[in-house]
Amino acid sequence: MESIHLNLTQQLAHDLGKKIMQGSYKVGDSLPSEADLCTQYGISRTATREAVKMLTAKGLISSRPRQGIKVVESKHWNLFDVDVLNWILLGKPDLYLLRHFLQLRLPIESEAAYLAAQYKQEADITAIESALARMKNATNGQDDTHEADIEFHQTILSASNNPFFIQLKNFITTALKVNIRFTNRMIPVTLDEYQAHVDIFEHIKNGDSQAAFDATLVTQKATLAIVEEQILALENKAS
Amino acid sequence: MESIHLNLTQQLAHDLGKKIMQGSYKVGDSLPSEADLCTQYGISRTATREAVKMLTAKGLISSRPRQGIKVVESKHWNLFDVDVLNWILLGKPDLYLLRHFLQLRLPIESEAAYLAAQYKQEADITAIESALARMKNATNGQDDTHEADIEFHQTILSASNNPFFIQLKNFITTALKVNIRFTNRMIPVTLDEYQAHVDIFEHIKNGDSQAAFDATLVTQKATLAIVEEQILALENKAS
DNA sequence: CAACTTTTAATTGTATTATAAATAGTATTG
DNA sequence: CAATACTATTTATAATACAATTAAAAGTTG
Repeated sequence: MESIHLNLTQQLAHDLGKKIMQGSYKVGDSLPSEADLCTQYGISRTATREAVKMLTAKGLISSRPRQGIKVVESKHWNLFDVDVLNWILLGKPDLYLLRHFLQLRLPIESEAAYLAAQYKQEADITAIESALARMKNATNGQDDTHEADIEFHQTILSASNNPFFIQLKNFITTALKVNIRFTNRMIPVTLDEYQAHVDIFEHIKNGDSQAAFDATLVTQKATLAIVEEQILALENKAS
Repeated sequence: MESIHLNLTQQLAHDLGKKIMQGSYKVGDSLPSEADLCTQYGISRTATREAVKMLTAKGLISSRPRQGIKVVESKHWNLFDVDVLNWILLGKPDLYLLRHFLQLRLPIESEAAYLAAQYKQEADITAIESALARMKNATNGQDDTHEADIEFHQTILSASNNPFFIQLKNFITTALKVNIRFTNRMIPVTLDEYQAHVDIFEHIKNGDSQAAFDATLVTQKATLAIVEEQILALENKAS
């Protein structure tokens, strides 16, 4: 899917970004100096500095004379950046992160469904229907369940006709991947779960925005409740 | 407020980012080549390339050999990046953009209030109360209404105890500024509007998450409705 | 002519070296 | 001790050279 050629600058940015998200460099930590990064990675200062600038642009680090390169407070991280999200995925996402993802998915996806039903443009409806078809095929093993599910959620965001919701496709996709990693059970494998998705689609197609909103909300709340339970179980076991 | 020293790289990145958001360079357009940017701005290629990398990291442009530097499709723009949001503000935000902002503010701020009420940590409650106090002073002209209002919304996001909501403070702040720009009327200047904010605070303080959610939702829906009306009026006048 | 291949040239990618600027820490001074 | 000056470290900027990529032009072939 990826396997695109990355130049040296991007390779270094990717490697450092990943390490920051993995906690190899923690908030407040100093990264190696430019000179050290050059020797460690065997690349020029040009490439090194450009990588540093890219991570700075994504809000992960700061770089100042004499002070060096440091990981900044996480509140400055651009958590909705597609690269940062992918690096998060390469880290060790835990149940608490999954909860944070779900807490935001809940209102966003519900409102996106609401807007999708409000606009209900033909191209968008077709796209959602196509994703649904893939999901149905997946129940017979003829397609990839996870991929189809992700596409379904993405098409609804696209149908919101709002650039901010559309930009959040990266966020939702990563959230779904974290969810998948913790349990395959929250994904529509059964016909029941498939039907819940069909219902949302029907509401959107019918232009019933409130019903589309409610149907999405119910599904999301159920998913969140399961995770809350898992967290509780985990914390009880720990004490 | 700002007036911090910007180095050459940051100055160029800022200038180009601003121009892209202003539409001086449109999607698909080529920016001047590195060499041209160097001469135009009278800076070295080092600084120029670093600025290009920063804008690339924010998803605004792509830069490839022979092809040059081009503005990429807006769906790739990191609309939740604090710099991008500020550049949007320097552009010419219209009513449609304001609607897009409000459509996302609505579910996010409602859910943030819900979570704030759920966690209701003392420090967060105090912070919200402090913002409220500023708003009250503002009704007497003893403080800045807009600043106080922005602080109120920010403290609720902080109180969600969710890093994703917290990162959205930039987004909400920009949304509020766009709102302010279009009309001073949607901001709590009257005691009635101030009271609506107090109500939300009380619900959060009491841990009544559903009430906090509903109270926020009602306010947001009212604001959105006003903008929808303005858009309708505008479109009717145009036809 | 049409399809394919090669060449060319424009542009970014990387490396190297040198110097300037900022600043944390240290030393000095009154 | 407080204020100041010095020093050394690190990033910021510049300049130059060459490599790699690739769109477009030129050439080749059937």
